[in-house]
Amino acid sequence: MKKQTLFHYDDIDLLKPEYVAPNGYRYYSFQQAEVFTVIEILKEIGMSLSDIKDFLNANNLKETAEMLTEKAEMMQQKIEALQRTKEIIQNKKEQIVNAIELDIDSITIEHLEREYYVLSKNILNSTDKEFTEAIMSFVKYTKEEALDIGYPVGGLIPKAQIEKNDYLNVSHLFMRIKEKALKHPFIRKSCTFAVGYHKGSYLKTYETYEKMKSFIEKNGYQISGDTIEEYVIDGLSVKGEEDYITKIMIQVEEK
Amino acid sequence: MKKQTLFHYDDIDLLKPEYVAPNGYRYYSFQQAEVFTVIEILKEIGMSLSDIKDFLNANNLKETAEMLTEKAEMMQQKIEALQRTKEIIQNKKEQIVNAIELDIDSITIEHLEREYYVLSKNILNSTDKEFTEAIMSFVKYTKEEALDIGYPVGGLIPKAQIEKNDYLNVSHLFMRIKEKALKHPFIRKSCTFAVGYHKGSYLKTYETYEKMKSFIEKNGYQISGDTIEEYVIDGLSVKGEEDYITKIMIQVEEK
DNA sequence: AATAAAGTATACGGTAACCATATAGTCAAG
DNA sequence: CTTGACTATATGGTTACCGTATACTTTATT
Repeated sequence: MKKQTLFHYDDIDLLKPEYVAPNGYRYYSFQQAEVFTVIEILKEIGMSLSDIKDFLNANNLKETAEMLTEKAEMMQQKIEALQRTKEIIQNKKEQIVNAIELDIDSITIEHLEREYYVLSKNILNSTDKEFTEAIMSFVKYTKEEALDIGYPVGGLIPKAQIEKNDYLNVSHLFMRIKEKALKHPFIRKSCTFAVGYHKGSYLKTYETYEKMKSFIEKNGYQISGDTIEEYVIDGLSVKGEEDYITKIMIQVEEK
Repeated sequence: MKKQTLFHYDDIDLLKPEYVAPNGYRYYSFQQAEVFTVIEILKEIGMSLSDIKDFLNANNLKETAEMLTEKAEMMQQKIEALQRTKEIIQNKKEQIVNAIELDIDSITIEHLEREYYVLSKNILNSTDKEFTEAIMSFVKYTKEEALDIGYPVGGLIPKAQIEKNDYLNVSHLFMRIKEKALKHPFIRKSCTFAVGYHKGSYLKTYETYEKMKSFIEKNGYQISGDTIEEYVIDGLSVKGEEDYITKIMIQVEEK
């Protein structure tokens, strides 16, 4: 502990020295060390000093015991929240690590296993206002249901839009989730995709789409379903838009 | 989130709106919601806003990934610390609950099971200065080794002192601990005690000792070992010294 | 078109829980 | 009697905002 901290607690009458000598020197007792420990604990769980003061001044044991029970429950919640947050951090890290090892210019045909998603409202052809509204309610929903565990987020683009070169017209935002997180998740069935990566602003994904389309054609495939865009690297991990990475997965089948 | 918070982040260049309209209105993007989430997470684990700024400005993915790993480890430690703290709180609560149901005036002969303790240095007949020094190193030691799990603390008084009516001359301070917490704990063997409770200042324990001694005599017992005083209720749980409760356990045997 | 209601902005002062620093008094050792 | 290591108070600073006042914009309602 810092001397200053004790001065401060003395000032605000939270913990006063058991004895102050005539020369002004402060003396604290053995029992006060325990009180100090408890103050630190209560601070740790976010109580203000003035609340702690009230707590220490509680005037009957029953009340004190009840408050402690309540605090223990709060702490349990905090532990669980921290645990979740840790997982988010670890998953975000995984995404970044994967991105490091990526060959940005590769385009491949891959068979991807089933995945689970939570989707936003349909925002196809929506106005700015509708779009904003949809994002806000989507973010709110994922927060409330604690669905965000750091898995990728992205957008769904309908087959028709891709065919019309309307690459920015997302129909749904999504967040990948754990299988059991939702009763009725959106399930992306296991199937075949052309997988490519776009580096740079979202506004220029058409460049990568053009390349991928001719790759698909050249290899005897055709587009057979919606496209999934995952925002692998965005403003969170890098500063400039020029370093953003979007993973593009176009559902295909053999001609 | 609060509007003010975003203003603040704008001020300190932590998170600026993606677009500011000519009328000064701020507009944020979908991706910025994610950045905001991460800021909240990093704040949660105690990073300052300026550190978070550095973190978000990290200029390569590897560095970012390493920092995230480090944060996840920090969080794990925090989780474990909170878990321990929760147990302390729960144990302290248990002590208080037990105290509520106590018959303060009862004196009984009880067979107590084996318990484990950590002891301070010997402070028998010590000066104030030695006493203070001993307490400080004891508290420091229990903190460092994380021995404090909210179990009772107290003092040991040698048989000889009790017989000489020298009730305040404690030979060791102790803290009760879990069996496996220490390699070589002080073990109080299972044996018979006269158990009583003293309410009020420590300075007046002699009153209760006198009562207990005559009780022991009257019931055909004699003092056979050291005495254990546990500070069941002290400044932590009640305001005034007059409500302090000390549990006194005098080791006895049948005459 | 005028007005009201609801939103936005800046600006400035305040808050909690200290920390840093300056200045000065106290005390034990040599 | 001095020195070094302590103690004290006082004052200003810090972080991450919050509250409130005042004013401008936009939207809704009359």
